[in-house]
Amino acid sequence: MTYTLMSELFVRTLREDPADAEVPSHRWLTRAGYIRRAAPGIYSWLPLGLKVLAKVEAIVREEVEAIGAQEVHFPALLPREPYELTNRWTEYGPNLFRLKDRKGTDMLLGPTHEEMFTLMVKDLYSSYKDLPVILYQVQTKYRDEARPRAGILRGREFTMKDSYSFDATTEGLQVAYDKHRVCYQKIMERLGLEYVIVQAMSGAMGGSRSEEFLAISENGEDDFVRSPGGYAANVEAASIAAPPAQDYSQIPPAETIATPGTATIDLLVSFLNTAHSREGEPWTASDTLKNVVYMRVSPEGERTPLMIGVPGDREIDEKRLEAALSPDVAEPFNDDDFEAYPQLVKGYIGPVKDSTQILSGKLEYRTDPRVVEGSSWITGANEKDFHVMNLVAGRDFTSDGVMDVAEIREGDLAGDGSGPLSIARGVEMGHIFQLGQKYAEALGLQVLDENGKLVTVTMGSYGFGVTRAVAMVAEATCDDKGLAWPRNLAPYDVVIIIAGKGEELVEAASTLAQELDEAGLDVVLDDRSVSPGVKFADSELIGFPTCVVVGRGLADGVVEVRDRTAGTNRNVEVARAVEEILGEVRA
RNA sequence: CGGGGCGUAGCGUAGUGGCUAGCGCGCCUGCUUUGGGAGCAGGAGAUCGGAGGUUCGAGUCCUCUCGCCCCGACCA
Repeated sequence: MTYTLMSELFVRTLREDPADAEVPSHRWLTRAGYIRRAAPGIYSWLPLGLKVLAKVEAIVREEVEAIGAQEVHFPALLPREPYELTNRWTEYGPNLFRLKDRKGTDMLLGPTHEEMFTLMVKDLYSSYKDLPVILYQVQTKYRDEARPRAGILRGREFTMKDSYSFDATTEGLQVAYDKHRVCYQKIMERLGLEYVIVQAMSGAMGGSRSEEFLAISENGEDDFVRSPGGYAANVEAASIAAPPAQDYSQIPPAETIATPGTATIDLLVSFLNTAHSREGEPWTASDTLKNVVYMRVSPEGERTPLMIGVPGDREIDEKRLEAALSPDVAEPFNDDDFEAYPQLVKGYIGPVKDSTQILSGKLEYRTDPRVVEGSSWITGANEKDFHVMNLVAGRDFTSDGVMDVAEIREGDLAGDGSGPLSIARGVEMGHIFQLGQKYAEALGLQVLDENGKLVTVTMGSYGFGVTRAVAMVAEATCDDKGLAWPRNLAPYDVVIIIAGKGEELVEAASTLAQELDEAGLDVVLDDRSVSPGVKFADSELIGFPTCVVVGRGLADGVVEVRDRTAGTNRNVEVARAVEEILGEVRA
């Protein structure tokens, strides 16, 4: 080991922003010479970038090893069969990179490796005594995203740490899951990323437990909500609070009223305020109940109508709906469907006709959490140009249960009573997932239990985006001059700049570089024969955490020590420089 | 896949149908310069994304095509 000469380092910084880089991480990593685009969503790593990547990998490895995971390594180039057995060869669709070998055999580039891990454990283990076991790899993953974006933040090729737990019992799975949860918290802390753990799937549908670790960032692509009381969830998985049941003893009976030409909520509300104006406060869209119909389609292709009632001022959030229905999907209710269900009159759909519930049993009717017992609504009468007033939930109609799929707004109350929600954006850094037995079943991973009976192994999968972490740290720490790495992730600990002419400067700087190197630091000596301004600018752009300037101060026996992140600088006696710098770096 | 933008030297860009496609950065040679992206002089580097068409003449106009970026759809 010896120190690196800047004049020999394989890097070229760019003085101007690359035209195709929008987000800060992409822009700075390109300008500072860490990465180069090879193809859309596919990047080459230069020496500086590779060093940072390796440091992130090292942290991830340390923390994962600390919970007892053992590293293995699978190919990125995989055969088709295992993915055929779990149906993912089909399910993954166009997101899978597929190719054929010379014999015409189907191959793929692994988007994720559940199958391979499962088969590996099946190959080696056959007793409950072998379990639990946690295996992991750090691997290049391939996903042919429809739209790669934001440079390294969402690429088609990326490095991911993925681990998998194998247990004979669900209790065991829970232990492995909790271990990873703590492990990922430690990793996020060591990376210095501000993060939030969010519920990733709706528990209402009985989905497996799954949480995402989101690095909070304006440039994120995942919306999440959080409350002052600590609730946090993906928008898809978030639940909002139901107001308390209301006393409806004073509400008059439901009444059908003529509302000509009011097929939209807006038209209805302005009609009401003209023809049925209310003392005190005008009618608003939130007084109406909007009923939206879909065709619910099961994986087997079975189509059944689904009607969802939400307050008229809310839209249904398609993503939330999709998450709530999964694995079923919702299709729009088309004209043929309306013909098949003449009870439903487009623009005037409601849960009742003539104050009598007619839809029960004919279609599934779900309501928003705000439609509580005793709440009173104006809604469609299932007859063109007619609506019903004073229709009280629980008195005049019932639903087949709550479906919380309306759009979420800032200030909505969290479902767990922890207060008003705020909406923010994040980048998914890690995802921990209780898989259960899906893959073990599909691939026949069973072990004998203590009674000699075959039991299917229970699995968890835990992914962490390594390349993405590099981008996120860059993003979180950069400023208007460039990158500013935290010390534990920087490609080098120190850059020494020779600022000025003279053999004595070169000599002093070289000696210092040598001594710091021998003390165990990674050192770059900027020996280039360019003007000092270039060296300062480059050192700030590249983001060396500490910069030592050997220049005019040398005549007085001092060098200048700069801290990139803090933006501070101070003079240090040459004789004490090594000690001082070591202290700073190791602080 | 829908919407928008853009393809001119390694990077960033200018370029009303008309002379040899211009500029900045970077690169090479020489001299000077050395604490905030130096100066002077000389130089290399572009089949203007591709194909076809219109025209005496196309980077510029027309048609087709390929590619890239952004927003959305999509996305363990």
